[in-house]
Amino acid sequence: MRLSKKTEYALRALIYASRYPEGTTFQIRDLAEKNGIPKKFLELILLELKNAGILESRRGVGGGYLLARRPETIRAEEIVEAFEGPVAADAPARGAVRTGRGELPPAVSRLAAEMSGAVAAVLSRWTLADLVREEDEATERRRRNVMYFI
Amino acid sequence: MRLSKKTEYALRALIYASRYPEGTTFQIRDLAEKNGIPKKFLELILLELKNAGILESRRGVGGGYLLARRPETIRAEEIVEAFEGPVAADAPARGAVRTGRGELPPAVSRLAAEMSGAVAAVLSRWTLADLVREEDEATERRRRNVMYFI
DNA sequence: ATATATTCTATCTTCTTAATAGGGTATTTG
DNA sequence: CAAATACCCTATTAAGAAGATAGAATATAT
Repeated sequence: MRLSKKTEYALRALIYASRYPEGTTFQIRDLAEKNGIPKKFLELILLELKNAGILESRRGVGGGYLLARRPETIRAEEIVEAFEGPVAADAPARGAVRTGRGELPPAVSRLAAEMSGAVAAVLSRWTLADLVREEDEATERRRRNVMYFI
Repeated sequence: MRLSKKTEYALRALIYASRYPEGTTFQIRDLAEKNGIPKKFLELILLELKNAGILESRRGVGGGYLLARRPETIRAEEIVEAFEGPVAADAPARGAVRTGRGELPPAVSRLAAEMSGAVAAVLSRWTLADLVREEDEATERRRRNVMYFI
């Protein structure tokens, strides 16, 4: 059970992107520095997010990236699938074990399908807006805890 | 979303082991040949299953492996965890993304926890006995289909 | 023109997985 | 006891994916 660094960086980038007012851009450099993500690596990731229809870009002076849609309409499933491949119950995974295909014993195939189905269910009900809210609430919880102990 | 070859082979081996009457052993060689699994690789896997308390072994002439417990009492969770590491919602994963630890933004951590929690739920309700039944039913379905089309 | 910022393609490094190798140890049987 | 059997243990190798870096190309605003 693991998510790649790419997926992790993508999620962080998109939460970051959600902080910017609709229609305004942010730059790779800022995002990379503020989040401790290797800049050149991040370039590739944002490009993939753009190709997935999640981000838009403006080139040249004053350019940068921005969300292609509102956070409420961006499902975690799209984000994760852009980097991990299809997650849905009947879709083949990228790795060794493919669900639904005959190369595996049916029982193993079925178990794999159940597992990826469960993950897909989670990913399809979380949106980017939910993640941002979760992040904000965690920050608030931390702030309050610090107050208590000073 | 992927299971390692080790996990796949382990599941196949345990389904195979379940076919043997309680108390009787099977040999690595047979299991490897009948399932097309590299023998030396399989040795390592069975050893891990033994250390996980899922298999028992008898050395020497007439020895081999056998299930340590009845298939109804062996949860898929144990099997998968023996090779993929902890899956539970609050346990840290082996890979880059750890749930519950502070190195990640809370929102990403939370999402990872939801995902692994969903998988853990599936794995804790499937037993080895269920997998064997699933395998048998699939074989039966296939047999009937063949009849129809001849 | 020039500065800015994304885009593209290639490469490199590191780590994990999958597999192999070779001897060691326990146990049964004649 | 000797020999055959079958698991036990540790190390190494090979291949591929993931993570990261490099450098130049292209588009755009001023």
